[in-house]
Parts: sequence; C-alpha cells; structure tokens
Amino acid sequence: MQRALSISRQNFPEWYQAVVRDADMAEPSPVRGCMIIKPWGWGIWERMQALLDARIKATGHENAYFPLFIPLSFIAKEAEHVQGFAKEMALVTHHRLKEIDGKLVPDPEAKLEEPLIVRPTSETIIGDSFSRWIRSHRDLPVLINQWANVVRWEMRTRLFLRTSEFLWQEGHTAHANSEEAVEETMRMLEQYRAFAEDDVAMPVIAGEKPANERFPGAVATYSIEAMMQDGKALQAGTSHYLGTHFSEAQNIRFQNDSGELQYCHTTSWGMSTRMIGGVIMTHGDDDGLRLPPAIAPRQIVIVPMLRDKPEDAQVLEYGHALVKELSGKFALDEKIRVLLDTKHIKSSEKRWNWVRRGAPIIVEIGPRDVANGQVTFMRRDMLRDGDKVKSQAMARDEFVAKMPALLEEMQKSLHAEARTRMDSNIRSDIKTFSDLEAYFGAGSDDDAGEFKGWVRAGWAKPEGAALDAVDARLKALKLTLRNVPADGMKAGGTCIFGGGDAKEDILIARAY
RNA sequence: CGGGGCGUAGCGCAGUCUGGUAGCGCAUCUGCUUUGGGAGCAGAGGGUCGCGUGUUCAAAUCACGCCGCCCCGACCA
Repeated sequence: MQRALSISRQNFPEWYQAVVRDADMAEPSPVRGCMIIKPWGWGIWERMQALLDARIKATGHENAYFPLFIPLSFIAKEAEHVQGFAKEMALVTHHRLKEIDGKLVPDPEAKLEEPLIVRPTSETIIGDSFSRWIRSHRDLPVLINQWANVVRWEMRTRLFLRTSEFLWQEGHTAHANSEEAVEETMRMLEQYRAFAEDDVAMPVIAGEKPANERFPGAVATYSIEAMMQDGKALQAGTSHYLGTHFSEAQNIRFQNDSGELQYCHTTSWGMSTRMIGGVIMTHGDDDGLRLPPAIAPRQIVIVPMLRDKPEDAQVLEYGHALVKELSGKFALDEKIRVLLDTKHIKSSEKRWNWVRRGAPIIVEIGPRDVANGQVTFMRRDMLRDGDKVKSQAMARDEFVAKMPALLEEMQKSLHAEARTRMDSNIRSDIKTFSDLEAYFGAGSDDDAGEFKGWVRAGWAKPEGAALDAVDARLKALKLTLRNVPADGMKAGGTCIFGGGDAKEDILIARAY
C-alpha cells in the first residue's frame, strides 16, 4: 500500500524524524543540537502557547520577562541547583571579537569581569528580583510566568524532544507558607494535566517524582507522564515545590503580620516545545502527523482541484465562499481556522502534504462539487478504510453545519484512542522484580520491537542508598521510576523491589 | 565521551570490496496528452561524491586526520 510517509512506525526513531521533516515542522540548524522551527511547527507551538497561557492567566498569574543572561555568581548560590546544571551550561566570557592573524577571535582585552551564563532555567535571576519586590506579607503571593528560550548543553539531542536551546514557559511564584506553595504546585500540575488531556488530547498520569528524579534544589517535583506509541514514557510537564531552598539562598524574605522576618516558600513549573514531540509520538500514524483540532494551526484545509481551465474560477470562488462561511463558525470555543490552499502545485501533491502535516479535515472541491453544491472531505483521524483513503461527499450546507461538532468529536476521539492505548498498556499484575525482568527482557535488546508499556507496582518508597540501589537495578533493564500516581494506591501489595509492604504505587517505564 | 552504523542531486538509494572521471527511483523545469484526483509520453536542469591531507598517470572508491548525522550507553525537560 502506498503511504504518505516512506517509513512506518516499525522503525520508531526513524519514523519520528520522518514526520518532523515531512510534516514541515522543523529542521536541524547549522549549530549542533539546535533547531529551526518551520511555520507549521511554530503554528502548533503558538496554539499550545495560546491555550496554556489562558490557563495560566485564569489561575491568577501574570506574564513578565527576565533576561537571557545570568551572572555566574547567581547560579552558584543554591548548592544542589549548581550541581544539577553545571555540566550543561553555556557561558559568555567576552564582549568583542578581534582579528588576529586573519582570524576572528575573542578579544583578550574584552573579557567580561564576571562571566555570564545563558539561562538553563530562571529560578536564580527571578529569585533575585523577588528578593527586591517582596517586603511584606501583603506583597504575597507573587505569581509570575514567562515565555522564554533556555539553553542546556545536551550531549544527545533530538528535534523537539531534546534540543540544546528550547522554548518553554516557566512559572515562578512566592508564598507566605508551605501550605499555599504546595497548593500552588498542585494547582499548576492540574493545569498541565488538563492542558495535556483536553487541549493536546494526550492522556497523562500526574504524580510525584521519586527523590532521585527531583529538580535540582526542589523539595518535591511533580510531573505528568505520557505514553508514546513505542511504550516509552515522556515527561510532558513538571511542577516543583521549592520550599525555602531558593529563598534562603537568595534572601527572599517578608515581614509577617507579627513583624517577624520569614523566608518565602517558592514554586516553579514548566512546559516546553518537547510537548510537540509528544504530539507526534502520541497521535502520529504511518501517513504522518495527526493533529487534535484544538492545537491544529488550520483545522480545515480546502484543496481546490484546479486544472488551468475556465471552470477554475468558479471552483476558487466556491472555495473562498466556503472559507468565509466556515471561519464565521465556532468550534472548541474558538473561531474555526480554515485555509484555502491556492498554491500552484498539483492538487494530489497538496492533498498528501496536508495528510502528512495532520490537518484534521482535508476538503477537496472540484467542478462537480460546485455544480452539485457539495464538498468531498477526509477526516485525518480516520483517513483510511483498510488500505484505501476514505473520502466522503456531503452537501455543502450540511458540511458547514456539522463542522463544529465534528471537530469537537475528533478532539475527543483522538484522546480516547490514546487513552485506551495507555490504559491497556499499564500492567499492575507484575508483582516481583523477577517478573519485571522477565517482562522487559532482562535488559537485553532482543525484544524484537515487541510493545512494552509501563508497570504500575507497589513499592516501599526506599530512600537514600536504598533508592540508589533500586535505581541501579532498574538501569540495568533500561528502566526508570516515572512518578507516584496521584490517584492513590491501586497496585499495592508488597514492594516490587523486595522492601516489605508497599507504601504507595510507582510507575516504572522506559523513558525519553 | 564510549560501542555500532552512516555521509553520493531536494528525498530515498546503488556504485566503494576489485581505483578509470557518477547513476537509479521519486521530486523539479519545459512541451504535448489526460482530467473526480498520489496521471501518461518526450525532453531538460540539478552533484566541489561531508571536509582536508596523502598515495597514484588516475580517487566517490585506497590510507591518515577531522567534521556531521543516526542507533545504543553515560546525562537530561
């Protein structure tokens, strides 16, 4: 069968790259590890920004912007934080170039007195501002978010999933006490969960990260974990309760109502362009990307069948009228986003380009549609019937009237499909470490592409050296601890790592 | 940074072992035909064969060095 993509999901990593390229989302840059985000990929990011930004504002936060450069001394203040990021920091040391022996080199006389780091995250520089902004309990809480780029010098990069420079939003808040800060941490975790499930149609499991997976400097880290179509877990958003670690390091204090000086309790939380990689691996198929309507830059793309003949004009006129009608309608609480693709390339080529890009509804209109007052269209989420592409004709008025409901249905159906896949691939019946080894093939690579999902098991929540030992045993199986699901203990029983009675459930999976 | 693979036209690849001056499919351009749909025929354009140095009469092919990409590790959102 002819597919829109040359590589199938059987070769998952290659398939992923093919989608990124063939769906016109992004391409590698001349700088190793960075990426050029092309209009279609950027359009998806803009949709995510719009939807998540609305949630961030609806929960009382304000956007602001802090600098890209951070004095080196700032990052050194919080011990764990430094340790966490030291290995992947980009540094600015000079402010001028000079030509020496015909080569442009950093001018030795233009060395910065204090080197600057390119932010890997902004806790320290925002904390510095907070220390000046906050004086009294009346100033609290401070609820700030910023949309920014950050740089982490990664060893191994993949477009969207892990790039040296990536885009994200980072929320930073300061509170009078731990209760309020923890509440904020959980509130934003829930916003990420809802954003992932409702807007991105990506089912996730929200929960607390085990101690060894915590953000450097955090008291507690929470995440949402999504299951990709190869069974691996993707951390798609994180929310951290930072306690007073950063406020103590940066002197973020306030006077309480009794006049005493106290340290603030702070939080931070982020969602990045990695989410786009999650969309690909959650919804993509062997014909390319499939976009949930809520995050599709164009929800309906109309391809006119042009033949360089007089009737082209009528087809185009019909198309323009259709655009006007559809874009006046609402779906998923927003105006429907429609495109009439008038580009002068072969109609068939256009159709397959939009299939690869994952436009939810692809409409084709030709002279006969015009004459009959109808449209022919395909649903990208149900593109094929067996091997054949499934397109259907519908009276134009009926089509226009049905679009809002259909787009909403597609949003739900993509979510349901992914939800079923995730739910049916989380096993709770694996109770011992030897069963875990047997399931994941004892760490060998010869599991021959067989789908391996996640394991949810009870554990005794070991700490310190005992936790490191568990981590090492899992590493041998290429497994990691993902999170402790927030929905309580379901697997329970005895600890899968042999530590006695289980205290809570833990998710175990291979991960990105 | 370690182990493996790879780098030849926009994309996918052959040619490399055994050195002789670059090819195939798709895409692109032109013309004609076709027209409910991933069209047919004919012609054309496009490549410092990743980069450099060496060996040789001659290098995509051999040697050495470097760079980049992919997979698996280490690290991580």
